[in-house]
This record gives sequence, structure tokens and C-alpha cells, in this order.
Amino acid sequence: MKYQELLKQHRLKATPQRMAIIELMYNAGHITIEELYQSIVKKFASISLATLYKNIHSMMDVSLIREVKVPGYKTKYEIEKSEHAHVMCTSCGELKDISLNPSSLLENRQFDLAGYKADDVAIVISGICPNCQKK
Amino acid sequence: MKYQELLKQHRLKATPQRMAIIELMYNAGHITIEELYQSIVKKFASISLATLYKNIHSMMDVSLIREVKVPGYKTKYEIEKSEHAHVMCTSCGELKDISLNPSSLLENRQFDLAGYKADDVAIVISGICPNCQKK
DNA sequence: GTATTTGCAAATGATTTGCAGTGCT
DNA sequence: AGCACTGCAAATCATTTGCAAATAC
Repeated sequence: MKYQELLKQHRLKATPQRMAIIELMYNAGHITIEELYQSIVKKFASISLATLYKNIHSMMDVSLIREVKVPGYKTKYEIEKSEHAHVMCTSCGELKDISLNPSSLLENRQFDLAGYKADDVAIVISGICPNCQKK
Repeated sequence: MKYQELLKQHRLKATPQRMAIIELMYNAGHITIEELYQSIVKKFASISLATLYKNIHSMMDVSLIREVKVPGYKTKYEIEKSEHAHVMCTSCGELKDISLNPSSLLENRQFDLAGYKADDVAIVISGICPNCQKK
């Protein structure tokens, strides 16, 4: 079970709750706390929201997962993977990865960063997804 | 008083509370609800948080102000102005505009937007500001 | 004068905390 | 065994709502 390894690599204990969180997040791609809880209680009747929140934070602390704040919607979470940007559909709420590499933007152009030393770039493009365009 | 005009242009009634909100937001550049409230009560002892929230939403509905969601911090608000990106200091929390034009990025390069029709691009660069680098 | 806005208090929603019991390694 | 994790209940913090009185136009 690879999720177990993933947790150990980040020096977190591999509890069943955590493995379930990672599995669901991995399958969903992006998920809110709310959605995560709704899904996880089906397999794990006794899990509490407090546990979810605590684990989300532990995993963020070790950069195993990442929060994605999107305009007008609830924060979603994703497994950390290679850098990418996001497109969000303002009609149906779908959030999707796109392959734009945020930090390559910084390298290729000389933006005036006002003296800041950049660590991370978050890009969220809002628009209408192909499906909603049809309606 | 130009704030009055600004409100009328957006078909909102120019109440003193709203003018105070805009003035403070304008001076601060970026401000959280919290900070806005702390400042505004000094001049407007009787204002309520409910009024703040209601007005923030009215003004967002007519695109007079805009919310800026930043990783790890509270949402901030700013007066809508020409497109720009943001740098945020992860040490002191300062948020600053930079002149990078988000939608020009879309034009200059052909990103694969997975069929999305883009309306808006939000870019937040996290890093360390010049001041905090010294410490 | 009328429709909108304000401010209050209460409701709702989201997140955090303390603590006793449990479980991973 | 020992420390970290879980789940509960309660606390805290954030946001929204209903409504009567006040106000912009």
C-alpha cells in the first residue's frame, strides 16, 4: 500500500484515517473538507471533523498536501505534486490542473518583484469549462 | 468627494458607512474584514460587522472591490483597479501589488486551458519581503 | 414616499482546543 | 512502553439572517 509509504516518508504515522484521507484526495484530485468528510464517514463511521482538520494541518506542515484557495469558493486540498496551475469553472465549480509551470514564469521573464525573494507561485484561472459552455 | 461618485457609478447608494469602507480600503491597499472593522469603529462607533459583510458583498457584486485569497492567510479585499498580480510575504503577511498583467500571460503563450474559456487570472506569489530578508 | 440600508441580536457555519482513551511503531 | 493520534464535547471564531428603525434619493 503506497499511501503508507508516503506518510512514512514524511515522518507521519500511517493511521487508517490518514490513509483514507490521502486515498480520497488522490482519487478526487481536489476536495474540500466538507466533501472529504462526507466521503470518509461512509467507510469510517466514527471519524470526527476534528481529526480531519488536525490531519490536514499535519500533512500541510510536511508539504504532503497543499491548499488551493479559489475566488468565491471553498478552499480545496490536493496531494502535492509537480508544480502546476489551476483552472476553475465559475459555473459548476470544477477545479482542474493545467500544466503551466508557475515558477518557470518567474525565470523566463524579469518581473519586478519589489525585492521579494519568491518561494512559490499560485495561479488560479477562472472561467467556464467546456461542459458548461454548451449550456 | 470622489468616493460618492464611485458608488453612484456602480448604482449603490452613497451611505457614510460605504464611503468609510472605500476610503479605508483605498488607503490600506489591501485589508481584511477584521482590520477594516478595527479601523472603522474608530470613526464610526456604531457600525456593525453585519453591515461590513453586507457592503463587502454588494460592492463585490458590482465589481467595485475584489477579494484576494492568499495561501495561509485571511482573505483580503482591495478596490478594483487595472489587472495586476500580488506578492505576499510569508513572514510578515504584507501583500503588495506587482505590475505583471495576468491576462497578458494568457495571450502571449498558448497554455492548454483544457477547453476552458478564461475570464480572470489570479496570481499570488509567496515569498519574503525585503524587510524580512534582513532579519 | 419608497425602497434600501443600518444595526442589533440570534442563528448558522467553520475551525480549534482540551482531554481521556486508543493505537502505531 | 511511550509518544502521537483519535474522537468527543465544548470553545472559539467567522459569516449570515430576520427584522424594526433610520436614511438616501
